[in-house]
Amino acid sequence: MGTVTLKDLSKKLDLSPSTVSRALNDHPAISQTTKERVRELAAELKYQPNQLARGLHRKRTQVIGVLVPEIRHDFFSAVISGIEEIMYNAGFTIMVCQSMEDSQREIETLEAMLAHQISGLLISISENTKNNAPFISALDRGYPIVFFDRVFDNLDASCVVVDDFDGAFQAVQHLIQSGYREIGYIGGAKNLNIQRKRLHGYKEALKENNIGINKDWIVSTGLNEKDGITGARILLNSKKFPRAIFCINDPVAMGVYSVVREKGLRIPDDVAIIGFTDDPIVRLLDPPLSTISQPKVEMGKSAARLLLEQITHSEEEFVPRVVTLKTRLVVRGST
Amino acid sequence: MGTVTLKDLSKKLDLSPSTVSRALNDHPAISQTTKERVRELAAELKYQPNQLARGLHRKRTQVIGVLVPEIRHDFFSAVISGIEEIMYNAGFTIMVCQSMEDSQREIETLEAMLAHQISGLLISISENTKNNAPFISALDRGYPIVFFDRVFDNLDASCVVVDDFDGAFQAVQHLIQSGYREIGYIGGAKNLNIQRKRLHGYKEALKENNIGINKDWIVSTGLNEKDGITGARILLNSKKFPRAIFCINDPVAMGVYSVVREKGLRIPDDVAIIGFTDDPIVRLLDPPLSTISQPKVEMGKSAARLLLEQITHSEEEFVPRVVTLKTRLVVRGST
DNA sequence: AATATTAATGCAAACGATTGCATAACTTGC
DNA sequence: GCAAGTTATGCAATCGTTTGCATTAATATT
Repeated sequence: MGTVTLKDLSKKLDLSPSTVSRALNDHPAISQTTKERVRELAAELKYQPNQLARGLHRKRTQVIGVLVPEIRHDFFSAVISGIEEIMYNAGFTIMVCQSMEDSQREIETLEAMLAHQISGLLISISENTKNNAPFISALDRGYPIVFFDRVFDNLDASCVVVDDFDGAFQAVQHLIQSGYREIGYIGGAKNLNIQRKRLHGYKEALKENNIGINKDWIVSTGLNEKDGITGARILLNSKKFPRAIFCINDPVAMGVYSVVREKGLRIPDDVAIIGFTDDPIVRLLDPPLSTISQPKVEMGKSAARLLLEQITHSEEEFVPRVVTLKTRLVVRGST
Repeated sequence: MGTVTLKDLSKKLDLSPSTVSRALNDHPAISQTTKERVRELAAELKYQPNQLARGLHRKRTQVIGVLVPEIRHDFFSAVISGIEEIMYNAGFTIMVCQSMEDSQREIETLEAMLAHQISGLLISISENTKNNAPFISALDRGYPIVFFDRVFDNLDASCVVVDDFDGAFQAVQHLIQSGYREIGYIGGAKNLNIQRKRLHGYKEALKENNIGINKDWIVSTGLNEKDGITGARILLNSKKFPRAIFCINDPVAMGVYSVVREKGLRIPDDVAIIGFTDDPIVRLLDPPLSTISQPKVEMGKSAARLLLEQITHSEEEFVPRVVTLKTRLVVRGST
């Protein structure tokens, strides 16, 4: 019963475990006939090498850690599926954990994964993570890490992002070209790279078109639908409210939709709205949401490829790389 | 540099590795003072026990495998997040893989996970998986497995499902009570439990209301949107087509929507439609889709709890359990 | 005071695979 | 026919923890 080990094979074949191991790993010093005998029995008994034993020796397993804020977000589950696809083809298995936007849990989970001797790590940091020390420590201990989407920008590590600045710029430029000049912004999570970049894109687009920046029209609440609701209430309750709103992401935009409707306003006649991400759901909103589409699955694949490169090329003269993917403006009924 | 091991600690403390190990595991034979010294240094050096070494000895790691057809489905990502939540709190990490609806890949992935000495497995089988032998083999080798949603019904293992029969029955009953008597069914994947159960529920509801079953109105294409399109074409191109359609799941229902629209028909005036699952997206369809709502996150949590029970209670006198969760009829504009 | 009991620690094997080094059995060369 | 070389295999240590058993030291028992 139980699982069959190298020793089991070696006994039945009357060989030493080392020979069996080498035979299975196609070592040149083993004779062809022995290799065949070994392989045959291994196949027959469905021998599977114990990955823990192998990993203990190699000091690394064929496992990659993936740490995201919440699995249950179309964005992240899409990225994860891209990661899994690439990793599966490279012979790796992925360990997936969520931080639930909690920095403490993020660090614990990070360490737990490292303790499993994973070969590398793919991370999108939580909303309120400020301290990059735990990540630096992991990098220092030699664990390859690739960050994606939500990244630190003061950290010398590989990462995959979309051109947030450009995406935001395009979004606002589109609003301006559609005739809007009074444009608000709802975002959040100030320490997050995407917040800074997207806000920056918003501001630059206004500047470039000689539109003054109205501080009251920039609100910072958060990244979820409820934050969109809070933000929209702030914006739309003021006497002179903006006629168009650029939202940091689609969930926030959805929150704005409900406030707009609640106030009896019409989209886009009274208020135009544009989001960021292109969740599959937003094309079904009424009216369908214009947004900046991100290549989610592709982001996962890129990050995975980057990590694989980093793992195989070992550390000698490794230089962190930043991959920036293009976004795409999708114009629908909300603008 | 690198990671700090038990031996490192033992040297610095001038103790044997065994004593250090016992101190950290709170073994009664170790003196209080020693325990404190050890713990202090361990905390200072951020010692993390190597899970591979520990797992090699214990013959099991604190890792649970999760195998689903596709991560990128709202249904599965919701279930996974439920699983992760429970497992995280129980001190387990999850390894997530997708079969991509490919039986061959499913088996390989299954074995790969087992080779990592996982403590247990949560599986939802792929669309075209017929052979349960690999799963039986895994169970025989002592790996606890809990199946969810898509399960084998000729396999003596624990599983978590929704009451598919009842959900389907309710759905069709609702159509009948709304005045429809000509009701079609679109489903697929004949060897899948959910297909059989839901189809059975459909038939029984008709019987109970003395409505004859029209074989032409039962089509079996598959589980995705494109299968819904194919199925709807078959149904709606016949001279006498049904006035209401019960779909095996929401993606299929969405496919039906597009065919209905393409034909210039109106929902629900010309054709009523009801789905199964309650993907977040379907409430935004025009008209919003009536459907049978499944407790997705709860299903993940239940399955996880069931597995944990099974793991801790070891095998002596273990009896497989089936947990059946209730569905809920959600009436919206499509019926 | 000698022995039994208890408490605290260390030794060494084990988990299963890998790998440097040694060894055995054969060739080959001269 | 013997040294040198080649080929195929085995031995034993290693990876980092855990754990049964032995050992030592300290305390209790009579």
